[in-house]
Amino acid sequence: MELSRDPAAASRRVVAPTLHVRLTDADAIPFPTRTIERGDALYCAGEPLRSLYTVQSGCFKTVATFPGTDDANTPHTQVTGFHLPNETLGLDGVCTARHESDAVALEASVVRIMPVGILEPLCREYAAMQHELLAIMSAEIVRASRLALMLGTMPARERVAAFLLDFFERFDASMASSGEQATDLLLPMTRADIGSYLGLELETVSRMLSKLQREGAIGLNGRQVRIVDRAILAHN
Amino acid sequence: MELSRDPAAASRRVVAPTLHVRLTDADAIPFPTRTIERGDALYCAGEPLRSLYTVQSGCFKTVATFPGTDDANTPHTQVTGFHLPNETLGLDGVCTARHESDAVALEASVVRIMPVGILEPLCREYAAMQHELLAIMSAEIVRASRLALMLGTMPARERVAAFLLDFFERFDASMASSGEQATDLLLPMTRADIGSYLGLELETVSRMLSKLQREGAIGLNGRQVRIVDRAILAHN
DNA sequence: CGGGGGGTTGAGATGTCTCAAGGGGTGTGG
DNA sequence: CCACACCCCTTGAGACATCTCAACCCCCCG
Repeated sequence: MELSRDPAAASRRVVAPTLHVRLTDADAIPFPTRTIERGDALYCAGEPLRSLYTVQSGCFKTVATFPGTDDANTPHTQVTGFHLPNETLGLDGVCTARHESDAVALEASVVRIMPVGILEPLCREYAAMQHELLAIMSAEIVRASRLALMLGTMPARERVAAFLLDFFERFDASMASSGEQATDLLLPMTRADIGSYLGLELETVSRMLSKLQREGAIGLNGRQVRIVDRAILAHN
Repeated sequence: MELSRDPAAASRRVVAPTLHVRLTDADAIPFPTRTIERGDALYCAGEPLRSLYTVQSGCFKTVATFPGTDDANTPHTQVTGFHLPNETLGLDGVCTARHESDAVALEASVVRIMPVGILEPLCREYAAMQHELLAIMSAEIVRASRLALMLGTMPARERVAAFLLDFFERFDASMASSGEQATDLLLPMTRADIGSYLGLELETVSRMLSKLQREGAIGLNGRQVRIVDRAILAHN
């Protein structure tokens, strides 16, 4: 999710290289698409991995569930990511051939379906595509590591601020329109989703958003958020 | 790093498929090795990515540093992983062609060097190798996500317990000797390393270890740790 | 009109951090 | 061979951030 980095456009590409856009050799492949309604799951944990998905429009959250350390323990659950257009879903399932998390649409969304059975041979044929796929997976590792870093080191206010900066930056990146910077947009997820993602309670998220508003960093109206002062947001 | 799962051997493979062992087609490739002294870095963040490394013996920690959300902020630093024999290092650098973290040897160690310039063509030739590489990268994504999950949802005691279980399990896995279960071993890292990894202060790690000892879950003598009662450790 | 989901805010409980002191080890230089 | 310094670890006590519990609001939908 690529928090805590400046919005330089160049670095953007690191986090969300998309699988088909730069597949110069194989771009014409007619991968099918699928529409997912808000609240529905694109896939669920445990299902066999059939395809990877690139978000075309809309937004998803991925939710991981792990059993407690042992048997009858409280299972832990957490939102592990939000996924905007041009980002790829399903990468965590490659190792076990089963999905490791649920992917749930936060709004009506469209994905491009890339069956793994087709993808691997393709990557063997086209070096650019192979490199692209490896880069995407590597970026996902970095993304997850940064999430861990944030959860391990940042206080609540910083987490929320970093989340907002990251989300806006990624939204900008998902709009092909070069270099635009959105200042005002509607978050597709609840406070509880944000909290789960950031390792905070929803009340804490709400408080921190209110605080950021009081500080003049953002404008707030329910899920409508406007970035007023990036410096204040980023600073500290 | 694959915390919070039972020690079933089958699931083990998910986390540390090794790059060469199962490369049935290309196993004979004479990748060179390199020895790293304790405290020395195998690579540092920002260096161009030349190779991936498989740990042959010893142990490494990877340390990520990120600038604060903004300019002159406190940079955040965290241990993002510990790496035992048969595990692969450097995967996070594939996306940028630069290493994203430092890899530091916790004891004198030997790695197998796999240059990326050789690896990619090889993977295009051998489907098994390609699949293997993808699986390793995917497993790394899962590993990082689980770390994030742990940091986001578990209290200190559980984190430390999960860390110990995971470390012992991985140690067992790194010993080819089938199905052995180590009960007593020497941690190669400091309390501060563990704390950084778990998102805790070193004092908290120390306290939780003492507490686990009082509870009869482990035996403790400095870095020497013995698992006395896995049930207590795992149980909440 | 009633119910439910989402959001905000307050006040007390609590887990972890911070600060501080002290106890081994180990390596080095006198 | 001793003395000292340094690193690592342990433990305590108070500070503080976040969680927990609770009340209330708004809005949408049936």
